[in-house]
Amino acid sequence: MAESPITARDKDFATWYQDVVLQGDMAEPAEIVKGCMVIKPNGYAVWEILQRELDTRFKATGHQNIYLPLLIPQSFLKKEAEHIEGFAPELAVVTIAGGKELEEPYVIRPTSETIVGHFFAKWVQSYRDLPLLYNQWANVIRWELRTRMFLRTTEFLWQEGHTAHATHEEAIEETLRMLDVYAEVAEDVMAMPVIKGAKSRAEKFAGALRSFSIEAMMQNGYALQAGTSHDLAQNFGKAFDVQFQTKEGKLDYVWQTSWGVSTRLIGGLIMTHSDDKGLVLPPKVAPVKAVIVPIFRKEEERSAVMEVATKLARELGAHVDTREGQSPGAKFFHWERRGIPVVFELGPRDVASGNIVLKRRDTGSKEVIPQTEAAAKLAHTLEAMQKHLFETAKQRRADNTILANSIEEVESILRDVTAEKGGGKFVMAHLKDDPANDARIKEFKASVRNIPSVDEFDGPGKCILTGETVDRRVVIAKSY
RNA sequence: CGGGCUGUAGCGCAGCCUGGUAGCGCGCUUGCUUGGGGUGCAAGAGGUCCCGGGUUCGAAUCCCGGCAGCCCGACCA
Repeated sequence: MAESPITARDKDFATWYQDVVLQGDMAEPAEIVKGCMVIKPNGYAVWEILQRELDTRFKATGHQNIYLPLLIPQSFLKKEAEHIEGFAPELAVVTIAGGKELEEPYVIRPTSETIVGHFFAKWVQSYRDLPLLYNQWANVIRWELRTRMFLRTTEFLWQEGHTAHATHEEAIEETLRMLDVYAEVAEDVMAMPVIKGAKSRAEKFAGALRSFSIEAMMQNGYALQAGTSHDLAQNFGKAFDVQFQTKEGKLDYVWQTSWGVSTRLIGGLIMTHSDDKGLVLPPKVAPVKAVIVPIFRKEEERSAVMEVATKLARELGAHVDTREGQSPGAKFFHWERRGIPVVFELGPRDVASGNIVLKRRDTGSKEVIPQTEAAAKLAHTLEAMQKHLFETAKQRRADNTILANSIEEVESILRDVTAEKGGGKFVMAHLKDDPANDARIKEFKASVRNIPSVDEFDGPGKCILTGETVDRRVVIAKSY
């Protein structure tokens, strides 16, 4: 290929993104067929790392993994009115099985609150059975009108936590605790800064009392809801009759929560860090952190270089690119496109001098270092890179966040923003949490992303639509 | 469901307007060469030109009808 298929960011952000994800000889994380995604080894390895990071945190907070059925009797979904109303348009339904029409169709799970409700009702009798702290790793199907690789696919992989508690306070605590876990993984592992906050009433999960989200800003200024956590109150408890006897001997319904993140995180990762050369992976999510590219001409050089390369690879935990018939230049490109954080170059000159060349993916800087210091330098570089990627993303978000004090201001900032041109913004404005106000914002093809848990701005102010005093600014942005 | 675009080798595309032997780049195979940022050369393999019909001596090309995919919008993790 004569040139990088990825040219300029401003060419078209959507195209740029697709190029990074799809380009045949580039990162190859995935392909798409009829809205359904095939995740290839490179992409799945990243998912496995995210799974591990999340799962250890779930376990550390007392959760256990379970597995629930893919097919849910349709009647289950109908038990919670708001839930079925919210999900009905995107359900895939199985009406024929075993060659004949079913008396009651199955729904392919779009999420598992209903079947969880059904089983919680069987499993809970007493306050002594509570809390139930479960998590499921699964796939779900949502028949969306438009798919976008990793960000919105018909089928996606996710984890969904489902818990039941004796009191609302405890459930709220759980909801916020898991939101914190998501924010921690997003920021500390993925180097993707997020804003924690409550969804507006108009944007909350169908069936929840309150929903919370972490919102990240992509490189084009669009928002991405990267994780959600819901306070389901007693809505599902009542719909599925999940009752228990309290310490005082009275009957009460359980207070439930649910929370999830999906393979969408991978899309967020790509859209946060990657550049025109391809994928950029923060070290903590890179399946391979360092690669050594050996360089040699003659046979005696080859054996000398390979000997040192093999020894260093063991010390560094690096992969040696031993492929025959590929020039070093071709190999550098190969790993660069795949987002490998550090590539070492090792040739006869280095073997003679006891040095090695270290190149980092994010800044592109190259440095000659003594082989004896390679391990320490690698560890240091990976750490610096992780931090640098996070700071860069955070700075970009700060640069693209604007305070607005009137609806006209909000409109003028958002009006001409499109996904192709880029240039989205987070607009911070005082806005009362009322579906009517959300509707006004929708006119600008934007939405209230969330009401931040932590106010980083100027505290209370007058709602730009109703004039009522609200206690902080909300995030308004175009989103994926 | 609206609007736009595209279906030609594994991938990316040209050819179509103006009908006349199926092409290019990358990738792949073999050999030599090369190697500090996509080595170079040579020889190869690889096709239902989306499908159906029509016009014509002759259709990838023109006409009609299908189908599929992509992008944009409405819906959403």
